[in-house]
Amino acid sequence: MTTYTDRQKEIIDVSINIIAEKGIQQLTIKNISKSMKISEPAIYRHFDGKMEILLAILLNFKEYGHSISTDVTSKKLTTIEQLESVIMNHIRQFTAKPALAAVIFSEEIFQNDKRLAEQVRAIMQTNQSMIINIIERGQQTNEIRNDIPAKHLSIMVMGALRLLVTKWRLSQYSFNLQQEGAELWRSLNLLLTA
Amino acid sequence: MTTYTDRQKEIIDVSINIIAEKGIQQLTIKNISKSMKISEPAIYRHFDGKMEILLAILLNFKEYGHSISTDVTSKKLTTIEQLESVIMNHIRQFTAKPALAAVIFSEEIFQNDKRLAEQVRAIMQTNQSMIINIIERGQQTNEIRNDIPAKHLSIMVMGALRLLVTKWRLSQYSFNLQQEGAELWRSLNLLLTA
Amino acid sequence: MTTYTDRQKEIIDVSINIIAEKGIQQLTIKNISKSMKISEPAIYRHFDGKMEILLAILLNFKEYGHSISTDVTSKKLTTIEQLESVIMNHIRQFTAKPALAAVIFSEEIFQNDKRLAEQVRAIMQTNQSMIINIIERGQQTNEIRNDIPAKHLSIMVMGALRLLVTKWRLSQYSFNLQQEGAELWRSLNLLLTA
Amino acid sequence: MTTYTDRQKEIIDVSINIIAEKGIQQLTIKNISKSMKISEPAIYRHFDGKMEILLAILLNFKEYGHSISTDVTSKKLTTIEQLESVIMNHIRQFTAKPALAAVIFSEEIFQNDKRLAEQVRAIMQTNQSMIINIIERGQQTNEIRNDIPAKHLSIMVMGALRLLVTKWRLSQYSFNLQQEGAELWRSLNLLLTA
DNA sequence: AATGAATGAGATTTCATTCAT
DNA sequence: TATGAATGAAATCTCATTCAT
Repeated sequence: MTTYTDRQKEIIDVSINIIAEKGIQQLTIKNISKSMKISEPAIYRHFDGKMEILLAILLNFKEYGHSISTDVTSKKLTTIEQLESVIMNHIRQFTAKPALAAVIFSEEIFQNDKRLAEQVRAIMQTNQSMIINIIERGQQTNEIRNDIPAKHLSIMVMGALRLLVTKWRLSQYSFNLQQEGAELWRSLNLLLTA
Repeated sequence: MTTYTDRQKEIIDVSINIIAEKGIQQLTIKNISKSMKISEPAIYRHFDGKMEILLAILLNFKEYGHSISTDVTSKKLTTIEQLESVIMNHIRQFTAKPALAAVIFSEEIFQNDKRLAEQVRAIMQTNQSMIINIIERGQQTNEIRNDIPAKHLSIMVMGALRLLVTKWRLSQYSFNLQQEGAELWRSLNLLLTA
Repeated sequence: MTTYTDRQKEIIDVSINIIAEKGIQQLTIKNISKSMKISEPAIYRHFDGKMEILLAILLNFKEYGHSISTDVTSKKLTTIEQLESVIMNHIRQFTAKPALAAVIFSEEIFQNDKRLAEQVRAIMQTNQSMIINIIERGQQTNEIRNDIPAKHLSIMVMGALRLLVTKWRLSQYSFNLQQEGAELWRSLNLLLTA
Repeated sequence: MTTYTDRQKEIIDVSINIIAEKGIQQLTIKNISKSMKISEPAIYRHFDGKMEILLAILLNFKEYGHSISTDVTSKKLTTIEQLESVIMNHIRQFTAKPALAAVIFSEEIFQNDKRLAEQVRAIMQTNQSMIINIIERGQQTNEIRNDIPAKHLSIMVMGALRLLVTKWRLSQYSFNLQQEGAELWRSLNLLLTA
């Protein structure tokens, strides 16, 4: 479990915001330092280089996903409730910090570099495993329909969530994600339990 | 309907390939010209600048999406068959030209610039309208279940497709997209008609 | 006496206009050809290169100055009338074709190149000689005051004219040059004959 | 009152020299940096871009003109002595730093850009106002002849000075400006007081 | 921990010019 | 006489990074 200094956390945060607002191409050391009102060389006190910052952003997401996962499965909930919790947790996070949405579902951003791409793949894998796991348990207890493989159901659930968030972002956050998310979940619920 | 010269088409094609293989950041005039074995200034004979190339890539997608759409709706098919056709057409295209997949679902790439972002939004809107339209007609004829809004069903269908393709790409095309796509469609079919 | 084809004259004319409107830095082969609605290589049919065009512009001025000179001295006029004629002729020309004013008094434009700079110097020398010559004859006939060297009087007359035209141009031709020129000449006349 | 760092002053100085020696077209970032024996990007530490350098050159002239003006009018001098002082001051400056002459009277150089052109116009306006002001006071005290408008006298004085300096420069500084300037002033003096 | 100054590499773009047709 | 395509050279500017302080 990597821990970061306050300054490092600040850099990660500022970087996510820059990516969200202006795109990856504008994530430059100059822009980071300008946002933080410090000089450019100062950044190198805290990270060895730009790549390390990007890696830190990804590790940040990894641990955040992990925390949601353990949080959910520790409680005594039905599998449907667990799914709902995971999805609505995510949506709450995005609403609170839209910048997150711009980065977390934009794997393309990190395809530049082997190490980053591998991290991205790992994170996605982890998230999907968690969802599949919940769904499979639901299918065992007949809470969730059995006629469709858990893998496909997870693709639909995650895919729908991702697309909703992407549309929200591309629309420049012009609709109420929390509300639309809740409605989408209701529909997903219907599908899963039919 | 914009038409392009052969050289322009070549530039668009090469650019899509570069984005797919090395990411947007490597889409430089130098890399394009290197791929085409011409000099950098030569590119400017054919496009006014990099922005115009990116716009051309997007317009390319727009017309390609449009052609699939008109193609499908002109034939006498059930709405389910129409959906299947749209989805499997897309998947066939991606299989034939994986570079396409890397760009077409990566809206983030174009968020850099106002004009590009607007194009992306428009394309997405068009595609979604087409899907919703088919689903709504299916609901009217009771081919497709009525208890879930067409909008949500379209998000699930498109979202699932997008996510499958993204995973395929992140896995470096390590599975058979055509086959997995067909299986996913079978599951989607079950959901829609239940 | 160099003669130019119609196409060459057109190129010279268009070039003078470009310099006047957008400055020397915008006098590019591309801009010339765009103004003439022909292709860039077509220019090279008519001139060996950009330098030759600039030289032609200067030679144009040379002959134009020469023609004014011979025109004036051939007529039977007092020296004061000759000076007036020269000055008002110039001013009429500038009013008719403001672009001329932007180039003819802007020697700096041509300092780039040895050959051009030499031409500029020669033209200036010729013009000054003509004025000095008229003034000296006026001093011999006591039409023009004798207490000041002809050289200095010529500098004042030409200097004042140049400055007036420069101000007219910098003001974006916002005053009536013809009228202000006539008034200035009246004052010059007073000074010369006092 | 803008103040510049030493490095900025150095850049301004070097730039004026380049313009004087090789013309505006050779005022490139590369040439500036070469003259200063630093790298090209280093220039951008000190100025945001080439335009800012050109603006700084102009502001430099503005304040320099202002300083001459206040310097002169503060002393107890007749108006003729004031004019002499202004003119000879300018000439001394040019003799000491010929590069200045190449830029200060070459408004054409800056016509490229709106902002620069406006600065040039303002500077010229200021200088002329100062001269007219002195002359008008001279006319009120009958030191300077009253039969010619101050505006015209100022055009003659400034025009003559400008033309002399221009000739000096075009002749590659081949005559003694200080001496010829003093002689020209004597003639101007005669004209003004006649 | 932070900064001012600097740099090598490289990006986009413009320019004058050439060549095959 | 004209053009479409191309190019070497060079201009402006950005970027990640280093170093002395």
